[in-house]
Amino acid sequence: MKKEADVFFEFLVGKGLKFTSQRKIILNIFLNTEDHLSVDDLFVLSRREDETIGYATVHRTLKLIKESGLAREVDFGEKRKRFEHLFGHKHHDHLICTKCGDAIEVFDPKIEKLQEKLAQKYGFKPSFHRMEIFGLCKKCGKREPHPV
Amino acid sequence: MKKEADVFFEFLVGKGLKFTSQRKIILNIFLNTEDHLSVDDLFVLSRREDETIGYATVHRTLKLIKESGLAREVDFGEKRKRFEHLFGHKHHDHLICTKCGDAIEVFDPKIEKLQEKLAQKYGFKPSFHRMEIFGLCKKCGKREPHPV
DNA sequence: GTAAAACATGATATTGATTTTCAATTTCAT
DNA sequence: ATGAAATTGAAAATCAATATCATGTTTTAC
Repeated sequence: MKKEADVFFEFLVGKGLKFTSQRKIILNIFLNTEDHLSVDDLFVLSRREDETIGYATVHRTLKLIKESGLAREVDFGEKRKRFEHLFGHKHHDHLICTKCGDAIEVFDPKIEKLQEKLAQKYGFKPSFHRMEIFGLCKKCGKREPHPV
Repeated sequence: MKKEADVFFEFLVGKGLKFTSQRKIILNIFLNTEDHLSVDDLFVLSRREDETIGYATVHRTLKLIKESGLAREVDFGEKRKRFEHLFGHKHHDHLICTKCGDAIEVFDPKIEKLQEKLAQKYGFKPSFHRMEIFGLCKKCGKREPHPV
């Protein structure tokens, strides 16, 4: 069992909640998937492992995982929310391909610095931020060199 | 009538659509409000001017305005979408106060440059981006100097 | 060990925003 | 004025997110 599971366990204990078999399955699948999953995605994956898991449980568990600090919500401009787990990932932003939907994780310390400065300039106390660049990824950019 | 209305008119004509009285009212109110409006906000405002305008019409018109390039969708982490008009506004990003909901428009050319570079580094062709910094605005930061 | 209390679960219902449908109306080129 | 095409507002449908609820599990108190 990963140390992430311990973090989640401690979080649950702290709230008087239980680390049930369903929550274990859902957490593990979520942590082992290097992808940006919607509740529905995770529900489908979880069902493969346990035929009886319900959608509501996945939804609730993902919410708890997020509260525990192990995940954050991301928005790629779709209707549905997605989640990404944060273990083994430093803070990062995204390049999102509008063609294939692929999301590349990126980080630029200079940008981060400037964001801090920018906030300061307005007397603003930043707690978190979000930056997404939309466009065509390398592959899709090659495939579509001549926009119609 | 503003030149923005001309842009919208041309857009409509290009699609074989009509610049009706409802669309005029909705467009004008939208352009004259320096705020980030939801469909519902705009619906309420429009009703003040014309008691008979329907929600669906506001929704559809806002969609058209967006398609015409006069507006873009913004997401301040709420449930509902908001829209901001782009005329008289250069490209900008936002500082969003998580306490009072206020959104400050900001722009930093250095960040923009670095975003371009960052994309390049990954062979990514950016078409647009989004950057939001969440935290406490000047006022709210002062009011709450000691987090509990 | 047993009963009560607390928590969890899965199915279903509800919510709230968004989007579509549809019959009636308006627009506009002729 | 006429007819084809577009528009409208009300209502219904959609869809993800969330809440409810009856039933199961644990845990705890005795």
